[in-house]
Parts: sequence; C-alpha cells; structure tokens
Amino acid sequence: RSVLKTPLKQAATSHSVLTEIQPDCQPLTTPPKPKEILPADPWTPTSNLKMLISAASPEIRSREQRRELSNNSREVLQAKHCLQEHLSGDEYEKSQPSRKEKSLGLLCHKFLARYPDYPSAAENNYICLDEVAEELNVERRRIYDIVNVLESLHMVSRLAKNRYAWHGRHNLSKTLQALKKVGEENKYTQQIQMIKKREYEHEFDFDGERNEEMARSFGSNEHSEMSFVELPGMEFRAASVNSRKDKSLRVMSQKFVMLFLVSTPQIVSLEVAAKILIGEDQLEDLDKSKFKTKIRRLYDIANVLSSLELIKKVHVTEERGRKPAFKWTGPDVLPNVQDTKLETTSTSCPPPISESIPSKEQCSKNLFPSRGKQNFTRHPSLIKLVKTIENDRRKIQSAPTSPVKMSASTDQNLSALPSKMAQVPAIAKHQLEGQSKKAKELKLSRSALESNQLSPEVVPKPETPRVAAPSQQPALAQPPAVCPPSHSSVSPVILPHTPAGVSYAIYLHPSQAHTVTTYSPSFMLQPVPCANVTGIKSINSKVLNKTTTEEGDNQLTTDDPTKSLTAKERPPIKSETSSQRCLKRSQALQENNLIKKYRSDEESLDPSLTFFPSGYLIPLTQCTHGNKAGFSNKEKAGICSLQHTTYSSPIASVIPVTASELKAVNIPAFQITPLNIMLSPTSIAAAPVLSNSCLNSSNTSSAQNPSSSVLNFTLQHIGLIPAGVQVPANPVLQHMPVSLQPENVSYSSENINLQEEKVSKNILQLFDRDGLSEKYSAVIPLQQPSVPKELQEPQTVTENFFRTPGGPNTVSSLSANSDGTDRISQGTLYIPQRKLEVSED
DNA sequence: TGATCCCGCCAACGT
DNA sequence: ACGTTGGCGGGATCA
Repeated sequence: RSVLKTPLKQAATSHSVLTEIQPDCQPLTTPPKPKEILPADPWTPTSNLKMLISAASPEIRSREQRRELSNNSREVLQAKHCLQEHLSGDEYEKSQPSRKEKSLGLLCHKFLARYPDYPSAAENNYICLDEVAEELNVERRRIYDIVNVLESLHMVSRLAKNRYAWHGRHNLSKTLQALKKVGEENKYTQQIQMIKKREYEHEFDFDGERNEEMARSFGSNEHSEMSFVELPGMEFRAASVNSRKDKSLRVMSQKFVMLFLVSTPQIVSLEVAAKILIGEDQLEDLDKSKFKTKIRRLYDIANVLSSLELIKKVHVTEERGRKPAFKWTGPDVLPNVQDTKLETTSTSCPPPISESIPSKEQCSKNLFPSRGKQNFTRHPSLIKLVKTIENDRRKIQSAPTSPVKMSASTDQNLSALPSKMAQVPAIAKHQLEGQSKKAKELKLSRSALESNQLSPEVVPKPETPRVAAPSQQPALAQPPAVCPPSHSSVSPVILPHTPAGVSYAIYLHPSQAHTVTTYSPSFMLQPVPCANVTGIKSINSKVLNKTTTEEGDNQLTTDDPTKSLTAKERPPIKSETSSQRCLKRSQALQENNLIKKYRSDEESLDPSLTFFPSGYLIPLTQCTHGNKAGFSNKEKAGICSLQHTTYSSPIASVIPVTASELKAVNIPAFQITPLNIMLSPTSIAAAPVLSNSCLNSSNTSSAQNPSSSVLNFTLQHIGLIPAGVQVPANPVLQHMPVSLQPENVSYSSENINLQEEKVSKNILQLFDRDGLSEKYSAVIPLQQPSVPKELQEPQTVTENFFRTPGGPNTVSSLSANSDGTDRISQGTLYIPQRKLEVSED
C-alpha cells in the first residue's frame, strides 16, 4: 500500500531532479520567496493589507460576529493582532507578506469568515473553490487543504467539481460523536498509551525490536488484516474512486480528532499522533521521513482545526522535554446520544430560527460525502456494487456541477442557487458486509492485547466513568467483554521494562491511569488560559507567549529541574538522537529508500500494525442519531442507530436477503431515509469494532408502504439493489410537507447499520443536491414510527455476533455509557497522576 | 537549532 | 488532452 501513494515520486531522485529541473526556480532551494508576491501578485502591494482587511471587513465581521457571539471572537482579535504587527513592524511584510500572513491558519480564518457557522437552510452556501482562491488570493492548492479538513468534519461537502456546500457547524457535534465512537472502537486510547510507553522504552529508533513489539502489542493479526484490506481496497478504489482522497488528509484529520476525543486529557502530541496515524495506515515504519511528512500534514490539519477553535496548541513538557501538542478546545462530545439538542448546544449557540432546516440539507449532502470508499471492500461483488453506486453518485454529483461562481466575495451566493426540482429524495444506503470476521477477530485479538496493557486494575472497571480511571480509560470501558480474557497473558509482555526504557524508570503500562503516571509522573496540566487561535498563534504568541510560557515555567518549576535533568542526564536520549539519525538518513535519499524498502518488507511481514482501515468516516449527519453507530466502524457495523427520537422512523427496513446473499455480501439492511445520513462506505469499513449492539439492522420494520414499493423499484432500477431485494420504505419518502422545527432536526432516525466488515455502504441520493436541501426539508415527514433499534436485529447481525466474540454489543453500549460521563471529571482526577505541563505558545 | 509549515511539483483522478 | 485534486517533501521561516 505504501506504494499507493505516489509511487513514482517516491524515488527520491526523481524528486530532486524535478525540482532542479524546474525552470525558473532556482535550483533546489525553494523558489525565491521574495519575488513572489511582489511581482506576481497583482494585488501585491497591498495584498497583505487586503488580506487583513478582508478579514476585518465589515461583511466578514458581521458574519463573524455571529459566530463570535457564540464562541469566538478571536478571529477578529487575531486579525487585529496581525494588523498591529504589521503596523508596528517596519514596513512590514506588506511588501512581502511574511510567512505568517500566508499561514494556513490565517487563510483558514479568512475562509471561515466567509461563511456562517450555522448557515440557514435558506442560504445555500456554495463554495466555489476558484472563487475562494481568488478572493483570498491564494492558490487553489491551499484551499484544498482547508476544505479537506472541513470535509472531514462534515462542515462542507463536495457537490461537484470545484464546488462544495457549506454546512457550517450543524453537523459538527454528530460528527464528533461519531469520531469519538470510532476512536474508541479503534482503541486509540490504548494505542496512545502503547506508543507512549514505547517511547519511554526506546525512543525512536526504529529497530526491529520496537517494531516487533508494536506489532505484537497491537495485535498482529489485526493489523495485518487491516493492511490487507486496504490495499485491495485501494486498488479498486483507485479505479472506482480516488484512493487517495480518502486516504489522507481527510482521514488523517478524522483520526487526529479522534485522538483528542478519546484521550482523557484531551491533549495530543504531534509525535504521538503521527505515530498512531502512521501505524494505522500502514505499517509503521518508523521511517523517519515518513514520520516527518506525517508531522507536516498534522500541522496543516492542526492549523485548520485551530482556526475552527477545536484545538489549541500547547506544549507538553515531559521528562524528555517539551513536545508540541494540541489541546482539544472544541465542544465536548457527548456520548452518543441522540439528542439533537445537544448538538446544537454543544458548539455554540444554536442558530436562529431556520437552522433546523438546514440540518436536513446538510444531512443529505453529507450523505455522500465521501467518495471515499469503503475501505475494505473485497468481494468482487461488493466492489461492483460499490462502483456502480459510485458511478451513480458521481453522475448525480456531477450533474449539478455547473459551478456558478459567485463572484462576490462574501456574498452568499444565494442568488446562485439554482432552483431545483424536487426529486425523490431518497437516499438509500446499502450496507454490505464484507467479511467481518477478520476484523472482528483482529479486534478481538487486539483487544486482548490491549487489554493486557491495561492494568489489571483497570480492567475490572468497566465503564466506570473515566474519572475513576483517568486517563485513558475510556477505551477500556468499551471492551469489557473483550478485555478480560486476554490481557493477563499479554501484559507481561508489554510491560514495561524495556531496555531502553530503563532510564526512564517508572513507568507503568499504559493502562490507563497509571499510564499516565507512568511516564512522567510529573506532568502537570496547566490549563491554558488564553486561547490562541492557531493560525495566528504565532502572532499572538509573541505577545502572549511570554506570559504563558512563564506561567508554564513557573508551574513547572518544580518539575522543571527534574525534567531538565532527566533529559540531560540521559545521555542516551534515544528519541532525539534517533530522530536525528533519521533525519540524516532521510537526507540521504537512497538510504531512505532502502530503509523504506526494508521496512516495507518488514511490514509486509507484519502488516499488523494497522488497526483500522482508514476510511473516511462518515457523515453523519445531523440526522442524528446515527451517530454513533454508523459511522463507525468498520466492522461493526454498528449500527447503531440512533434512534432517536423524534422522528425516527422505522426506516430501517430490512431488506430481505437470503442468507446466502448475506453471507456473500452482507447487506444487512437497507435503510432509506430521506435524511439519512449516509455513511460512506468507507466509513463503515473503518470501524473495527464490532459492536453490534447497535446493529439493528435489519429487519424490521416491516411495514412497507406504498412508497416502499416505489423505492424498491427505483433502487432496483438503478441497480442499487438486486432485483429481489426490497427495501421497506419510509413514510418519509413520501413527500410530506412538514413544518420543520428545530428539533426536528434529527429527523430521521436513521438506523444505520453497519455491517461489519465494512461493507460498503452505499447510499444513493436521488435528488439533486443543489435543490434538495430546501425541498428536502419540506418533504420530510415527521412521523415516522420510531422503531427501537434494538428491536431490529437482522439475522445478519446475529451472525456477526457470532463471529465476533468480543462483542460488539458490549462495546457500543459501553462506550456509550462511558462517554456520557467521561469528560467531566476526568480531567481533574487525572491531573494529579500525570504531570503534564501544558503551556501555550 | 529545532519547530513550523509554505510552496509547488507532479501524480492520480476525472471529464 | 486537459482540468481538478491533493500527496509529498524540500527547504525557508520562525522562535
């Protein structure tokens, strides 16, 4: 898989050559910066100013204000800072915009300033990339960076080429819930711990030992499969969809967010994040260059997330020294809940009025979000299906394409909206099950392994609030079922003593709490007072930094000596050293290559590292409930649906499938909800866990409406579903005018069924996107009978259960429970144990 | 210096 | 064949 990425490029040589070749540019060195803007930039003279101004522009402000009211006001402040700096600064950069000015963070702020956090349904916010790029005066490439991250949060969705729809934060809470869930399922918590542990042990060197350990620790099997899965997936994907899209920034962004959501302190260091991400997707090769690249990407993502104020940069001081890290400052993720209300609340204020409606839109839009595909698809049959679906989807998407550019900068493009005709807004999801077994097994194994790590103590406590087990517990909870068994055995292995680690002495194993302690017993968390926004941070930082820093220091003081000592003392600082080495190596291109190869070999041997498939997770949508379940997991199919509430409908109907079919492909359930959210196929695949509890798949609802027949017909016609299959219809399908109420937001309940393995889910959107949203909302029927999810469980599910011993059910349920409580106190408790210092920049 | 991360080549994808 | 996306990593800046 490694190959997947630009294979060609890999050749270092090629790179260098290329660069050199470049015409104008100077040789290797980066193109002359100086020249750039000035000359090139039409706006140049004032470009900077313009930028700033734009940020400050009234229009923008007004928009911003909205947000600000709710949450932030920082942007402005930041902008001001920027200005000030400029002013104060000599000529400033205006002549040349300083790097900061060009920072992704700042750019992102500008970008965000253009759109309301909670767009109303009415105003459709279309985003035309070209336009935006032009207005912001940046290359399109940069816009992609922003959009990709936003997409990972479902704040935007791609409509067509060059066109995206802005959803703002409507879906954010759900997305976060889903991400959290997936993160839990993936056991990120444990992974984090492991990594930390390792670090202590031997830092960076990537010698075989470590790898081995990791592999083992992680559970070899799992990884292997994962990796396997991906590859194939990739392959097809490539054909069908773009492999890479799903792959990286988007996925990375989601994973990164997951790390925050599952971490107790909610502080994640780049290093750890990079390692986990690397490990996941691919094996981990410690290859330094790879690591470095990952870090670069993480900075990109972090800048955007910071602009969104979801995270903020801090420094964690450990024994080893300070490490750059980010602290989650976004809304707390609630458990899974279905409550719609929560959603809104969480972030900031609920938007005024109309908002409810929008949600729907978004939902629908979201549905498709991904192009991603499913990660895993393996079966040919599945693949085909997927492709077909994708194609359809594309067509659909593409159709609307006509990008209308709205010139106006801020404007909202309302005018632009094309009216559409309503269509049948039906969205169908398919969930296919691949073979989940593997995943499950893997997971199990994994879990076992992990469990080991966990301290025994911890284990027992199931879901107890994290509080009890501070740090990393969350994860623990989940696996209750799973954990117990294995951990004992493994643990020894994992445990601590590492040779390298010796110096470090103490550490515990990762298991939760201890873990914390472990490393650095001395961490202290400092709440950071100020929040900087990322992008700008630099700016602010100047001012603020000192302060903060000092504070940090002071606090640390106590610790400091220690840590400093420790760091220094340790002669053998592996981490650093190793890292350096790595760098050097990297420099030597050849070497790298060799290494990579080497690694790859190793990897191949042990594919295991990867836990999950990396899939882009889904959109959840507003719709609600879906959250948890669906998205997540690959394996699991979690279906969790959510239920929720209000409108949930029994939508989930099951498609009757013959057993054989199921086996072959799991298509457990077919759900159609207008609102549904869909999971991207990808998403599904991703989740490893098996939770089934949620699954509901199937079945159920049997009642079919007339509409159902239509639907079925349609689907079949389209080819989405096999002829024989029928999908129950929801009332929803029928267009019923409904008044939307805010709460309605969560309309449909969706049930999401995920099937294990990933399956691909396919969703169709029948209506046209552009127009839909509005209509959509109108259409949606309120009443849908709610069906308890639990009730519905398809046969398929059952099978799954079997497969997975670990018990999906438990997991999900647990997680849910845990979630609720978690966050609150954890931090507090936690603090003492670990000493972390967090300082802002 | 190390941390941060801009810049833009160029591959993969789409049309 | 060309346009859009976006992986990737050199090496400039910042701190």
